[in-house]
Amino acid sequence: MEQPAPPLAVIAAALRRERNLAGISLAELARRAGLAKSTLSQLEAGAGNPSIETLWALGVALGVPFSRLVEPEPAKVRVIRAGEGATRLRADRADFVATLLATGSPHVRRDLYLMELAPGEAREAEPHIPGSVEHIVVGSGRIRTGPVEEPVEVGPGDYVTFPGDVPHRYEALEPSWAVLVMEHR
Amino acid sequence: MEQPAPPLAVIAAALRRERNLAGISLAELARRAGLAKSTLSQLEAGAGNPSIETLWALGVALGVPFSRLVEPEPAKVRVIRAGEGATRLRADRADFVATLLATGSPHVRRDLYLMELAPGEAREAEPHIPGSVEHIVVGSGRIRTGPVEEPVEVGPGDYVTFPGDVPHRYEALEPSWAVLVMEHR
DNA sequence: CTGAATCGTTCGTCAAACCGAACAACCAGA
DNA sequence: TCTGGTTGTTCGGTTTGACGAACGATTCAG
Repeated sequence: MEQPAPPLAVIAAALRRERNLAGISLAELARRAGLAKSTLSQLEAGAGNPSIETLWALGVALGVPFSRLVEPEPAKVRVIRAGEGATRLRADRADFVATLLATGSPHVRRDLYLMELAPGEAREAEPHIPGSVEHIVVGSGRIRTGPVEEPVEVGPGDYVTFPGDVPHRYEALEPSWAVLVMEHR
Repeated sequence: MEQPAPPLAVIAAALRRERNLAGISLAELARRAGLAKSTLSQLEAGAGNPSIETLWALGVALGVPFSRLVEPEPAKVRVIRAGEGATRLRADRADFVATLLATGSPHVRRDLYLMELAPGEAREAEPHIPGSVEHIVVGSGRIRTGPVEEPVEVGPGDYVTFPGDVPHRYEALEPSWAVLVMEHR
């Protein structure tokens, strides 16, 4: 579940796509990126294994983030009504319910949760994989959350972010729900 | 505001960082990635301009998404109280306020907004850069949003996602606020 | 029908990325 | 103190990516 795509063809396709979308010619792009036309031609043909600097120059010239050139395609439209969660992630404790709303494209791990908490004992969360970051926006209620050694109390509309790779907690002081963006790196 | 970082040094640092974090030796990583130790050594030394296939193999061997090897560092802790927005993005129309909560690291395009809307005329939004996706979770109130040709009405706790690269709109039916995750790819 | 612009392709040359081996430094155990 | 096993480094040789020029194909101006 990591990088399933063989990069050569993907890059070739991405280059053509982005260039056509920018509405410039191969020669023009090569000029802007400071490359030889031949190089770019072969790249778009799928032949070739460009160096980082080369591909980087193309990204800059195209005005797109680098990773855009090594990733495939996007998504569509979807609605999930309150309480309709598809994948409900229920903790061992019944006063905590998180609903998975959206997952990022394979290589961009960004999971969006709708989290419902009932007041009661604090829920301790195991550290996630190193580099994780959590973002929380409270919808309603009051929540004490954050790293165990540095909890914060937040209310409706408040936003808090903290590392997810250390022990942290969620404690509802009253019936609450919040939006949780989990950044997995 | 695109790719400010010269990739060579960044990649070198990223490689060391991820390898140490994985707790494996240079030789071992080289073996798993099917590379020569010398190649990897020079890469981590900052000398060298790896080919895509080379860097890709390293990403796979390390078990990290590719883009992770061409990006810098993460964040820490932060709280923004309701109404305290640092960067407030006020539209030409006064009934729409969006507060930027968090930006991803430079190349991880994931912007988190807190959006406040007053009822009134619908706000038409220009299409963003191709591939954008918007995720919205309503905090309170009622909002009609989505692509102009396919709007949806959502309430507290509801979630909706739609492409951001087509004309779309936000219309508050009553005083509302929502969490908006803007995916830029 | 030319001449001069583009467009994108193919070819030969050179620099450099990658390889393999040999290297010093370190550690564990006999 | 010798081994045998690591660690990561530096050194020639070969493969190959990037360059520049020359190419046929278009399109437009004259």
